[in-house]
Amino acid sequence: MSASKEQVAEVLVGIATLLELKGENPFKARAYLNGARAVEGLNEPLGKVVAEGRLGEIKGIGEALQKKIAELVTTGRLVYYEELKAATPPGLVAMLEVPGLGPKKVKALHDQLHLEGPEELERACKAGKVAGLPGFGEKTQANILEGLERRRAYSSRHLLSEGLSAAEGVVEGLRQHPDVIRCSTAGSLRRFREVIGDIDVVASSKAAGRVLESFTGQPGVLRTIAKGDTKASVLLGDGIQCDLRVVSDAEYPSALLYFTGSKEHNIVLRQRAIERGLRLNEYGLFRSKEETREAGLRLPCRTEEEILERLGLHWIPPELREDAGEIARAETGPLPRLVEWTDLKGSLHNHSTWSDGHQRPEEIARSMGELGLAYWAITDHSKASFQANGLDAARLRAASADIRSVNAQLAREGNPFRLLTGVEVDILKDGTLDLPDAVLAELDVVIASVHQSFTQSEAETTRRLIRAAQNPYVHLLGHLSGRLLLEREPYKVDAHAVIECCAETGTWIELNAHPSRLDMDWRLWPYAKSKGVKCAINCDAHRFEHAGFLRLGAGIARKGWLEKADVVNTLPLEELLKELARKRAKRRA
DNA sequence: GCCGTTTTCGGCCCGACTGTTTTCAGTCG
Repeated sequence: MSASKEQVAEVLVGIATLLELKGENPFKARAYLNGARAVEGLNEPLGKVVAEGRLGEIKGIGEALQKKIAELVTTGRLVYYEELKAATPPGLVAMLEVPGLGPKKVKALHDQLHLEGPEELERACKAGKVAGLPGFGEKTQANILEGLERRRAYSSRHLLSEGLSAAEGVVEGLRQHPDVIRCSTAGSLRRFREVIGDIDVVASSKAAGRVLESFTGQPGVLRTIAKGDTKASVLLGDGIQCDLRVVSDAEYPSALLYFTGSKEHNIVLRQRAIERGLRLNEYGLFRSKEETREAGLRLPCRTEEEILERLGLHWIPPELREDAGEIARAETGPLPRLVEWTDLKGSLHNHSTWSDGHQRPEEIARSMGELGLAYWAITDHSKASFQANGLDAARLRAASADIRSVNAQLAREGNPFRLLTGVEVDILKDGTLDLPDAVLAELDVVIASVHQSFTQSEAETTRRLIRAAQNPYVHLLGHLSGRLLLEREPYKVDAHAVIECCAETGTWIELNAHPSRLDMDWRLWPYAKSKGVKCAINCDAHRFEHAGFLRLGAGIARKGWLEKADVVNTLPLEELLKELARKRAKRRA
């Protein structure tokens, strides 16, 4: 029985949270957080360090943490943590998730009103009891209620990334079932919506009953919500509902088309069928305007593509089926060849241990090179992001020197992979940048992002971003809206005005592929493209595994109608370097 | 709870913002 680095870090973070709620010395709680970070940042297996008695050599881990980590690694449990958890109502931790509520306020609510969870909190707010507490007031009470409301609205929604990973297992399982002929995801997941409600799956079979039986009985199913002759709904372990519909193989293409949607897209398709004296529904494309499933009247279509063809349309990739002009385009000719994630050669926005990333540049270079990528920019935070261990000019130069020495070593080995030096520089409140131009000029890649003062007016934030884009050393703007899906609303900004400024100044815009961001929003990319603004699909990676975000980012870029030529990090290294240099030359001229 | 050429006690990354206050505590990044 042993615990991994991640599990140990999670327990240490958990302890920190509980200590804060208890009202313990905040620095004690921070010591646990530091310990968690130290463990995560370890470059070798934790078990080995423990076995060799070297835990104490790690900065941030003293006597008390050594004992606790050793206990956790050797026994898989930690008595101290379990006792702490048992002494704290679990609802208090849930209350911390309400924006504006931190440990002190939650403790006050618990001590003075004896509230033990979000439900009791809501009742107390509605009864007006919270506003009367010292340190609270009418506004705080209203904000708590709003936060609780949002929490509820979000609770049945999930990030696309979570849906994709949950759906993968389900579809794989079904495809291996002997009675399943064809199987695919459908719905918002297949359309690559950034947030989904549930997972829709369509399968074809001659033995629907057996398929549904196997579906509801698969591992990972928490409970079966409904089960009939042709469809079943289950709740998966991670809280996501998954619906499976089983149809005959002849019905499969129309079922897939129908359940992929969107609803608006379907309405237009159905209208086109009617105009041609046909009828389209989930059972097929029929030679009759009357409601029917009669097989004899069904036009033989083997695939979605054939159905679209009968309706006079070229192929429409699922990501585009939002009734956003795709049908009119498919009428006149083939749709653009959208960017594929395999077109991407690297990521231009990533972090390392120089700020808040988890691996050192050298480790990152080795790992990304092995993935077959050509380059990877290390763009750590600037000093205004204290919480992320942001860099001042001196540390940034040291980081760049580190990166260059890694590149020199790779070159000696004949390894063509290359790290790029860079920074994710904070855009300060007035639109100036957190580092002087002279420092930015030394770097391969400069991303400018907003990390503080989210509550400015739309006009102020717009001016702020425009000013940043006008800086001659800024290559691209990072996560334009600052949104965190299902967590935090975007800040108010006139995105069209910012896009227009980027077009004028030759500044690129990032499509941040972090699952919680997927920012800039896909709805804005067609406009950016029309203005000639280029996109960089970036991982914003803080760990090795985040390289996988490229796939997600490419899907969102497809949803924004982007082609390979619209995305700068599809360029080979030499051409990318030329583009990076060209922009500066142009703007200095 | 951690740390140390300011060293075994007394600090602990910092600044903005909000809503509460009437000079500041709590939260956030």
